[in-house]
Amino acid sequence: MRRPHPTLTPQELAIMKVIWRLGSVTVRDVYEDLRAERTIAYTTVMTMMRILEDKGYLKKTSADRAFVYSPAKPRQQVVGAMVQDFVDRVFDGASSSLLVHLAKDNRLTAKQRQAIEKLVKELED
Amino acid sequence: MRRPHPTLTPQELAIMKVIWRLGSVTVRDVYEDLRAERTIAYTTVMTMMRILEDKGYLKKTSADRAFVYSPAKPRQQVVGAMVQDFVDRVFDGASSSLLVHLAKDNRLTAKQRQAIEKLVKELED
DNA sequence: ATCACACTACTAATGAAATAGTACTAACGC
DNA sequence: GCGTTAGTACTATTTCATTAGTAGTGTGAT
Repeated sequence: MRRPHPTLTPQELAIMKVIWRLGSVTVRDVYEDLRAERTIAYTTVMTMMRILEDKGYLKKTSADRAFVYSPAKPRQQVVGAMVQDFVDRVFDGASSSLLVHLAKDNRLTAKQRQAIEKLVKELED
Repeated sequence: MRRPHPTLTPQELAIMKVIWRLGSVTVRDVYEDLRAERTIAYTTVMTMMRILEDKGYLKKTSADRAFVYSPAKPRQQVVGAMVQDFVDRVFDGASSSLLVHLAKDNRLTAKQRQAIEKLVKELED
């Protein structure tokens, strides 16, 4: 019935972001990093990392005491798939529609927003 | 523990897209529209629309026989929030990082991709 | 008036995502 | 050698998203 998430779920992404930043990590490394932001159990992180391994996002090698995990796919590829999924789902594949919204982001300067708007017009040609 | 979805879930979005397209609708209108694509129960659509009303995305007026639902928030605003959530979650708020990925979308022409890349450089200044 | 039909309200079931506990194992320090 | 600590495997639980069923109500047609 309900389809499993086609890319990374929010929590899976949070964990992958830590790992992409740190490179090769143990469960403990990720656990410590996440705990700086919020409370989470060690075993929760472990479970998530096992799932990520099952899904092919992580590979592990048995080193010394604990397993060492590292990304199995480059960040660009995974995030690119997430962008694609988002554009398809929300904008039916029309990237330019997404740009229109980015142009409204008020964390950008007026100048930057104008540059994006200019680009949108160009893409429509 | 688990946080509810901050914006629209995939199925909620699918329904809102129909309603934004059709304007004011009954449950049946949406049901018929969705059924053209896939099998779904009438009551399923009704439940989703009730949830969307609870969440403040739809308002209903009692007309004739069935309720008539219409969008409570403009499409631009809702989709804009989804974009913001996505950019925050995936790119820590950096819109330009998103642009880099859009520039790789091979549904665009080489010319369009170059234009986006040019914009990315401008944004970084 | 009553039957059929459409709609609603309420409730239920299922599945996935997220969180975490418990029992077991291995290594390290002393 | 043995206890303490860190790690793992397995399992359980909870919540949210999604899907749908059932009973009840009201209206229109005949």
